[in-house]
Amino acid sequence: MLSRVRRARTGLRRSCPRKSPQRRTPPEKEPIPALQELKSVAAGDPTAALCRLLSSSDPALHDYPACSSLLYRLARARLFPELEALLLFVRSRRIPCKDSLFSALIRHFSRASLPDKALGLFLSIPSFNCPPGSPSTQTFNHLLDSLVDNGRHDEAESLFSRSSDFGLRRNHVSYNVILKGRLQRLGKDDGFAYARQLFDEMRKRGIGPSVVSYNLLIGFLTKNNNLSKAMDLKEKMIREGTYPNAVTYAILMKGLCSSDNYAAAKKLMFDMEYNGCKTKLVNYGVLMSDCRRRGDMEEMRKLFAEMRIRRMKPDDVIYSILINSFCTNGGVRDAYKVFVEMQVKGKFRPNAAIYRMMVDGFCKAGEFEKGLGVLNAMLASGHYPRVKTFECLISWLFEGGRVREICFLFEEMEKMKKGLALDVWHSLVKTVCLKCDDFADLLCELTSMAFVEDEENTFHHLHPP
DNA sequence: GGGCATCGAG
Repeated sequence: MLSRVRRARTGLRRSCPRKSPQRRTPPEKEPIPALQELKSVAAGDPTAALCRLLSSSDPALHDYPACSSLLYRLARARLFPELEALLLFVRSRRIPCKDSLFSALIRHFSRASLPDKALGLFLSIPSFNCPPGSPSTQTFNHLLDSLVDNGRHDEAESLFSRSSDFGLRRNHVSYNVILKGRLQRLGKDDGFAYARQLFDEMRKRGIGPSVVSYNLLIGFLTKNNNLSKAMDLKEKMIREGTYPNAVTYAILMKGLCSSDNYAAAKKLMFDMEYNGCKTKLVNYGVLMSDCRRRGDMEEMRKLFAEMRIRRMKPDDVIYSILINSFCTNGGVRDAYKVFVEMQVKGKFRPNAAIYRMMVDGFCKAGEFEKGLGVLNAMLASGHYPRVKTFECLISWLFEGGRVREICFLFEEMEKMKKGLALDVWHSLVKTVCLKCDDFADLLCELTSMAFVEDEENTFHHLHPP
């Protein structure tokens, strides 16, 4: 009986043997050399690829696959003037575009804190050669979200109320974005009242609050120290016909952890399974983050082992929590093991934050040689450390008289348009003065390059040796 | 023959 209830709640069906559908192999497509070449150029130098595309007369480059792939590439590289130039080209040539391209570009503008560009692009969609029905509600929602995330609440609400002007019907996601924006600005009581009012409106329109709507409100309550009300709401949402999911439980578990009740959070993770909701990585992530906060590495290891037993494959966030925990709790070598496992076993490429944790972890532990090794990998993958990290490693290399590596790091700092702080230079000079004549030669070598002081009181290295 | 696929969470 219980298993039937659980299946009904989770929407799972009893597994039954099914014939696997006959898979047809897609027909072989002729490779398009011009497109392949453009993509390989774009991988190294997106601007050069743009020049090639604009100056070419090859019709293969003046088509959606070539233009969209380059638009995505330019967006990722945050080369927005170049991206806009290509958009003008696409529009003037009436190249057919998909609506999803605009969604993605709006998102890129938003992440780069360019909400005006996002809005401008959305409004210009009808002037492109798009399929009927563009822009879609999904693209509209991306725009609403980009405005809310950039603090442009009034514009988001104004657009939301004028959705019909664009021939669009708002859906539950549109409502949730607006709810998220309002809850960011309202206090305890007003936020709750507003949400109830919005939920009623959603029901009247036949949309109904979704699990995300409830999660937003539950999260709002836990952040406002109203954990018991949040727990009550979880029960109420079930009565109102919406079942909590792993995120709902994660939000509540985080609330319990924040009020120093780790044991209750862990118990809730077991209870959710009993209630028919499958535990996900996010639930383990909440517990592991709390272990990191409390420095409880033993429990952290237990949780990680338990995940393994349950055959849950860690994702990049879980790896990041582990690496961070080991680095901040004096286990940099364990952190490095996880860092390697993440790449070899997990097939994840470390992001800038993970590289920074690792390099800084090694520097903090005095293992500069290893820190330098990770730094090299970091720079090779196009990520940069903090200036303080450069300073720390340069000071250490200075002690060892490793001029070539110091110069390499200076060149990398130059790319970031950064320089050493004045106090770091002072300490380097002091080191030289305390050492023998060889070090004085080293100082001459390094300072033979021209430096200029800027308003931030840092020296910019003007001429790389 | 194009990609990142809306909103909540670690």
